[in-house]
Amino acid sequence: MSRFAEDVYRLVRCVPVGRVISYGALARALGHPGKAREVGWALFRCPSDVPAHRVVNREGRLSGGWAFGAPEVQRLRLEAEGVRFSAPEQLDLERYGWQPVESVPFSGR
DNA sequence: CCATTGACGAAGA
DNA sequence: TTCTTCGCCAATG
Repeated sequence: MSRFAEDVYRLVRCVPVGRVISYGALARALGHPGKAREVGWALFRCPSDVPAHRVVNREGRLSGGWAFGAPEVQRLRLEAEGVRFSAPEQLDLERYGWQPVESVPFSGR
């Protein structure tokens, strides 16, 4: 297993319940801007203890779908954690987006 | 080795 | 603002 994939898993495991992070932000945080697609590839074959449902695309939309067994699973898991969708497949990244150390959006609210 | 594909993203039109 | 195209890069056929 590649070092990159291990780093992805390690970081995704740090995402708090009820928060999400994008593929690109994940890649950048790991020092590999441009490897957003590889993040997706790594998550496709990730261990079950990795909260992969908390990873969405840069628009705050769900891309996984079938990787979770069914298209709706990811959304249901997020809603179960308190994430509310502004539209069927659209959530608010400004509100739920999370990043390792730097600017944690909306410390309040 | 070459072409295609994909849980993406940014730049153009 | 929405739709296309292009760049990325590992994996597959």
